[in-house]
Amino acid sequence: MSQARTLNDVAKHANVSPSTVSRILNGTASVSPDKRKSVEEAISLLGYRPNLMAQALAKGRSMTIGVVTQAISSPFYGETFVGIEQGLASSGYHPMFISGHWRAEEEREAVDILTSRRADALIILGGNLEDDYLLKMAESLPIVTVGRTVQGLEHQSINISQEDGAMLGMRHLLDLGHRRIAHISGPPSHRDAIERFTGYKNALAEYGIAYDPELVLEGNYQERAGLLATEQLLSRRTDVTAIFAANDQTAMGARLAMFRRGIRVPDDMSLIGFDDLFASGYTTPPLTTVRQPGEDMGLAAANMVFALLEGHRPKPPRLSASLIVRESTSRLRFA
Amino acid sequence: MSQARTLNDVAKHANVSPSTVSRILNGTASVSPDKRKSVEEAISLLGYRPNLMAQALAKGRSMTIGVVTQAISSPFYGETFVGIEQGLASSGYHPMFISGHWRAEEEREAVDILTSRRADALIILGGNLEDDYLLKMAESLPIVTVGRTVQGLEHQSINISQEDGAMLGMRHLLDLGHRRIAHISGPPSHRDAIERFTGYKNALAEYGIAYDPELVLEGNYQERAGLLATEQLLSRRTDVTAIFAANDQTAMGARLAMFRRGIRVPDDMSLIGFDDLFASGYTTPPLTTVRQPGEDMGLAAANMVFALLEGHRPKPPRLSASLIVRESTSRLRFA
DNA sequence: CTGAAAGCGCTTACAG
DNA sequence: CTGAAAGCGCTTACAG
Repeated sequence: MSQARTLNDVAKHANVSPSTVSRILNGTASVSPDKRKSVEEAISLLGYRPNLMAQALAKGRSMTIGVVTQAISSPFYGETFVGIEQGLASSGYHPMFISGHWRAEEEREAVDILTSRRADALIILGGNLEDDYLLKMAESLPIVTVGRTVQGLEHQSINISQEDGAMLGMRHLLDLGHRRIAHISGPPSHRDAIERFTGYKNALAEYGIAYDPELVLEGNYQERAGLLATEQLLSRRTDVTAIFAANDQTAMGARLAMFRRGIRVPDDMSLIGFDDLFASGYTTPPLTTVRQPGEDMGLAAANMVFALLEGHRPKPPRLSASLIVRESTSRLRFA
Repeated sequence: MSQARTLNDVAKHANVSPSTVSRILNGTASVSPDKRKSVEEAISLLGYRPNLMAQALAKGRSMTIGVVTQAISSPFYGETFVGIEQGLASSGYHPMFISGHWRAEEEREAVDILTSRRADALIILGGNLEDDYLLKMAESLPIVTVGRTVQGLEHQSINISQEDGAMLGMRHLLDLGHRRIAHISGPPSHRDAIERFTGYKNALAEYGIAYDPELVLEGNYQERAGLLATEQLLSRRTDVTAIFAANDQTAMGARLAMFRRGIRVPDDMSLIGFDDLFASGYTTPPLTTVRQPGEDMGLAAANMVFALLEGHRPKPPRLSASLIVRESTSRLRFA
């Protein structure tokens, strides 16, 4: 193990004081050209790299933005990660992702890990942390939430209306003539899952269609649950002509269940998802879905963090869901 | 912003020296029960959380494991991330992911960021960093590579034989009677893509089939390239009965191209992928593929890091590819 | 078992 | 423009 060089090594080598080296490194004061030159030479000669831990301690800034995510391999959050990465790029700040797996307790641990590391700000992606907890945190640390808006922290929240998104998808189905539309929900404990379900019911009401509880099945945002729910649905109802899945992963499971029964999509049944995962453009048939701009949300979160860090009040951009019509939905053939 | 409490605050509150508090925190010496008690009370009373930055500086250990990945939203690496997370869980170490996007320069930046932060070890996932560079790094820092094995660093590399994996997939196709098998490659600059291609050719040779360059198309591991390559292939050859895609994402693109042309899978054409992404079990039809145990590889990497950190020579487990037969391949109907 | 002191590698008033 | 000194919040020999 070769010893890492220190600021002091550089100073000695360049015959200046550590202070001067520090000032050059930070561009924090003007320095005579010749000293600057010899310092720069010493730096490259020694291959010096500042110790971020020491800097963090001295400056009181760790240059890390903690992001508590739910699953590091989630296809939806993955797009948000990319947005955060890009938003933070070349700012000197770097994200540190810790997974909470939708369990409030684990999420609190994630927050503890991040605050122990003195993250300069936190980005909270969805999850089940209580509003009160978040509100309290926000008093001592810049935090922005993504995919949920906290009462009293609206300007630090970036979100779309899940309900509006769901209505967008439902109206599409309704306008195509579908009336018996099933819904496979997300986890009943998830805010956004509830909102999407609400959108489903509202759209039905808007079109004057009676809500039929037998048509809604509980899922959990995972493919397998979509598959199981659809099997169950198909075995007890034969009049359903379309399914509104709570997210694309659920839709994939539903798609497979239909495939197994020889039900053609969209000829025999229409299917619509939510999120617009990258992969959804490559399913067969390509999936019609409600797009949630995950990457833009991540980007916005990064920018809001910057605003907070500079003491400004962030201005969350107005982002919204949009309908992406592909090939898994079609006009009802025979009513 | 409420001030974060320090070790000193706790010490004063408990009427002991900072040293004692530190020792209690680290379990580094036995302390009288009453002092321990009052210290613990002070800690919870003040809500004290140790400053990891300060600890890192004092101990010379940051407790972070740097992982240079290529894309934070990659479905394949995502599984490896999960393995790393799990492997590191409750060890006190935490991963920090930085993306290199398969560009050596960016990857080197990622390494610099991580060493500046004094990562205690590095996990390198694939990528294009030069062997020499990695070898040099390894002299001063514990590093383990995943998905590539570096000459002279074999016991710090965890990998499967991509070539063997490809042969597994090809033999499956060959045994089903297929003879005109196309290959859509990964990026020609990727080690693993080259190995998979080699496996393709070797399998052909093994079965005494002449290699036909017109049957191999260049891809880049992305869906879109798989789609385009397949369109190209289908427009110039009508005798192909199976496609071996360099990875599952490529296979998805190929699948869509076939769908567009009304080619049934596997009735008209067989399709096989590589990786076994989680989503591949939910495509229509579910995809036959060569499984690469991404999560196990991540887990193994974490364990190898521990070994290195403890000064042991890591023993990489023997992991290998396996064939997952699902429904996208079938016996050749008519020859 | 416990404390005072020095040190980890930086930064930043404070002087000049 | 530049240096000496103190400090960031811990840890860890060194004494006792």
